[in-house]
Amino acid sequence: MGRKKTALGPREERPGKPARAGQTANRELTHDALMQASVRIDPELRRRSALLWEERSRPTRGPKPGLTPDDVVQAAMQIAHEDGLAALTMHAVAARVGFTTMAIYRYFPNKEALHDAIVDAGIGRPPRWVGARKHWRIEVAQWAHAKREMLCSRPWLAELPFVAAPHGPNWLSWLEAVTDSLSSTGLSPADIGQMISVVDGYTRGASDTAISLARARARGTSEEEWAAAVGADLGRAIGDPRFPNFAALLTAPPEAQPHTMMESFDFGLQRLLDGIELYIKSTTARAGALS
Amino acid sequence: MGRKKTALGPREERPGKPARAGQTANRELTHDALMQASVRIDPELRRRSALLWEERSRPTRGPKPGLTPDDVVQAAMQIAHEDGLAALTMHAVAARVGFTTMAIYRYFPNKEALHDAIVDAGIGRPPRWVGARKHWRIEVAQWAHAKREMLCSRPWLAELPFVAAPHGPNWLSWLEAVTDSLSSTGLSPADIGQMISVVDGYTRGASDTAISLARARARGTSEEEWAAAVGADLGRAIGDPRFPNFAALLTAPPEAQPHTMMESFDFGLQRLLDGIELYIKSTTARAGALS
DNA sequence: GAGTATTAGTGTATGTCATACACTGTATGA
DNA sequence: TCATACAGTGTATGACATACACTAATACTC
Repeated sequence: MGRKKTALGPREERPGKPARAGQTANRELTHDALMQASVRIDPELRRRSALLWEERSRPTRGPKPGLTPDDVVQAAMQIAHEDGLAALTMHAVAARVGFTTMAIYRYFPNKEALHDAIVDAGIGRPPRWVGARKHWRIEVAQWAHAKREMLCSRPWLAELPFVAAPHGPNWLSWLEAVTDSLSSTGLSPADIGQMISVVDGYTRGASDTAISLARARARGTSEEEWAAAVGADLGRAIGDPRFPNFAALLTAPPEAQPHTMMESFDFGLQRLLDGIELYIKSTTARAGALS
Repeated sequence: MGRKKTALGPREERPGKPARAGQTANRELTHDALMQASVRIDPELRRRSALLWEERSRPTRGPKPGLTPDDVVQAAMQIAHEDGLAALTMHAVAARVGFTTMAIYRYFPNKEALHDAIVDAGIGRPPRWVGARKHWRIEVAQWAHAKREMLCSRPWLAELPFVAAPHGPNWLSWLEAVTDSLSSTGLSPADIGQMISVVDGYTRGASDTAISLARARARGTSEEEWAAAVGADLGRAIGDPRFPNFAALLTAPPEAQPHTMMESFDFGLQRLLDGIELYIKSTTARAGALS
């Protein structure tokens, strides 16, 4: 069947602006083309990215630094983890590493740069495949679960605009891992790129509720209390004439035992993988017929 | 086939804590049970929720207020829209409505409450169905596109932790709309609940890149510049031995014309809907066989 | 119709931040 | 030996959120 033409949303994408930017990377990206293109990048963004990617050259002159940038990052992450993102002040970081506030600015030019650094550090590396490689579907599912757990275990990550931040090596390492798994599907590179963003998109979005719970838990709120708060808001639908269908959903007698959030996540993931599998079959079948 | 047992991520959900909170709402939620449960909700959260839901009683004594809460919300949204969330200070809001900073506190007890309010106001209502109702799949796709466009047109929304905020009437109105569309599938209420969170999760997560672009555009960055910055980061994979597969993906010759971001979103959405459709068919087929 | 409680908006003060700038002391290459 | 460039410090500033006390307006009560 290939790609379906399908109904669009009520409002169309702004005309005149071909919003294909997300695919630029898939277009004709050689390193040279990149370097040429990057001439026009905002120097501020270049600098932020460089801080994540480029090895800092230790100057020969002057006193030796008492810290490494990573020391600062670790301290910052611990604060975010233990006391929440709001507690992450330059002073708190400095206090934790035993220096004055301004010393931190020797390692990061401003707080935003520190944020960038803890985002990439917080993302970390995806788990390595152990033992023999498995079917792409198993591997992709494992990847999605691992990413979700990463996000839940570092709920402060999602509070930062981490999608908009410069993408560091750890971010890329996650992309590398799924790409590797999806390479065995036989899909075209363009299709693999699509599948990556589909699975990644689902993973990020479908983790939000769990992240919200994790955040509440980190603040000391019990799971019951969190659920009660969320349930109380949703429950306002009950008896409200504006939300008849949703109210009916809430008041329907429970049929089976409820699922854990992880099970719910996996349920949706399996639907998505079913759909992807279907696409792969139809695509490769057509490719086979043509050859 | 029903729900598949599937491989889990490398780390298990924390044991001893049955993380089924997300389903609480599906369990046995009557209004009474809710009220009873909500006794234990953090009063702060209760208050935030009440501000979104409960009509404010106009006191009889004292001077008449020069504004409505909605005036303040509109002003705040305009600032966020025009100058970004960082420019949204209590002083800026006050200046826009022509009062002093502290006057705003007569309408919202603190900035967080104002955030809650602009989140729900920014979410707005889903588009109403026009004309005859369509197949659930068409309607759900339209809903997802509409939600994505809503998020992209208000990119500051995603900068706020809007999933964790109290859910106001507009939030519920979106849930009501999908619930309505999914009701025609014949799925059980529990399954409909699952499907809602699946589609919603995908929609939110898969919109992130487009939201990031929209945010950049709102800051005056051109689309080309934004794409160049993102591309430059991703392009760092090229030639880096840590990212062989992803680099290969980037450097593969482009086969077809690139897609718009909206097309990419829709492509993934269709895969997801394929998977959901498959599930519906298998479920209803089994139900038919049993009856 | 006078008095009083209650509330809207103001002015000022405070504490928290990020961060600029000038300064001190140190290690190294010339 | 010394000049240079850098690490960390101390102080100052300006942006914010917000507490508190004050003024003025409004409507219920007697």
